[in-house]
Amino acid sequence: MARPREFDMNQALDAALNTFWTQGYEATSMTDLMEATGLHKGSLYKAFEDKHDLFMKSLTRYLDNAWTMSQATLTEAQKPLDGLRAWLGGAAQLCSKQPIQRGCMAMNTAVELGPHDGEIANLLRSHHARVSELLVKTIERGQRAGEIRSDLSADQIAKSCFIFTAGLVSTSKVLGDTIDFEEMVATQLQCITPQKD
Amino acid sequence: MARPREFDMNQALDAALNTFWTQGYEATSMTDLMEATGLHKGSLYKAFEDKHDLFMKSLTRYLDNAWTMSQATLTEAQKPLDGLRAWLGGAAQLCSKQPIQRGCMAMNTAVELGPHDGEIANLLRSHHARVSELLVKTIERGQRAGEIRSDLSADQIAKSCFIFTAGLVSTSKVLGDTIDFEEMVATQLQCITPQKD
DNA sequence: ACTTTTGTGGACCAATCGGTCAACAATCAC
DNA sequence: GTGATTGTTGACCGATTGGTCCACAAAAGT
Repeated sequence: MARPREFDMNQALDAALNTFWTQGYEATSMTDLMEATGLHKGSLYKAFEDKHDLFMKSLTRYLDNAWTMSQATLTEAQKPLDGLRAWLGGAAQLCSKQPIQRGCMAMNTAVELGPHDGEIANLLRSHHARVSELLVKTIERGQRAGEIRSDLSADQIAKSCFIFTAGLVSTSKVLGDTIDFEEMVATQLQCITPQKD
Repeated sequence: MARPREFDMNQALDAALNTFWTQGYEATSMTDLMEATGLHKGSLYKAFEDKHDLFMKSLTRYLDNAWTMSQATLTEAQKPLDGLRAWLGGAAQLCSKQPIQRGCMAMNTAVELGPHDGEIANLLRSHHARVSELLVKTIERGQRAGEIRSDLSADQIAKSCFIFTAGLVSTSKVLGDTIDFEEMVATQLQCITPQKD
């Protein structure tokens, strides 16, 4: 080993991540990434293969973080339905609490690169798989506790919730000011719980 | 007036539209558009201001077509719920019936350009407004007929359905093979109709 | 037939794209 | 200290980007 790198790898990765998140892959140039990270071109290309590799590692970091938070909110709640409510609320916060409407990096990437980039599609698919598993388990617990309706399979409800959040973060990029996302979460919850009347 | 243009305007617009639809705005180059339309650079720039203008006109064409079809399916059905089912089914077809997963051009554009392009965001917002109006009216009729649950407002259910389709077409770009979209439509319908048990 | 007007074809442009490379700097093992 | 190794810097590269321009073609008005 010789000269150690002067910058913090994760810090640079976060800077790149945020740029990709707000601008997308194609719209982000290496110059943008140099400015964001504060690094020069050579350093970037020493640390990462190319732009695509840098994006993959940024996305992986994003997904791992999202996964950790999802697991925490879905697992740590007392009641399953509370966990689910918190999880949906997290998606809603992604839509309204940001200064600029950047949505969710995973969905942004799915829409922009999904059909044309196999590697990235695989990354997103396996993320979806692990989150789905978490959702299904939570919903099954909720069904056993009678908090969640049982005339639909846990799998169906999990997909419904996932698609709901996907729709939320996507529409927020244009309808951010128009839609009350917290209210929409309440609506979704009402749809998957047993009806009163 | 003098020499008439040799190509059909709408035909060229459709070619451009399809290219933008499958590749997105940034990823589509003028060279791509030349190949798709079969026109040379000069002709394109005589007929349209620039790439952005060509995109705007393509998107407008797409939205107008989508609007016409939405109006037809939601209005022409005997029962409101049938119309809604057909409308949701249309979104599902957009996800599975295509050779390549290109989703919905409106949502693709919302995600890619929404936060950074005011003109296009306005186009999408007014489209959403007119479709929403249609949805709300249909759902109100469905509620009066007892086909659709009434413990949620028609506005909430309309938003729920819109967000659902947004989620469908977005997730389809990565999960096209994994998810049964027709089944998801059935699930969504079950969520917005009165529960049996 | 001739002028006017507009469409077509393709050469051409500066700017930017992602990416390379070599000189230099700094730290390790010894 | 010295040599080996690796990070940093910025000049540089060919290719491609969106866009312009002009010679030429073709139809309309007279």
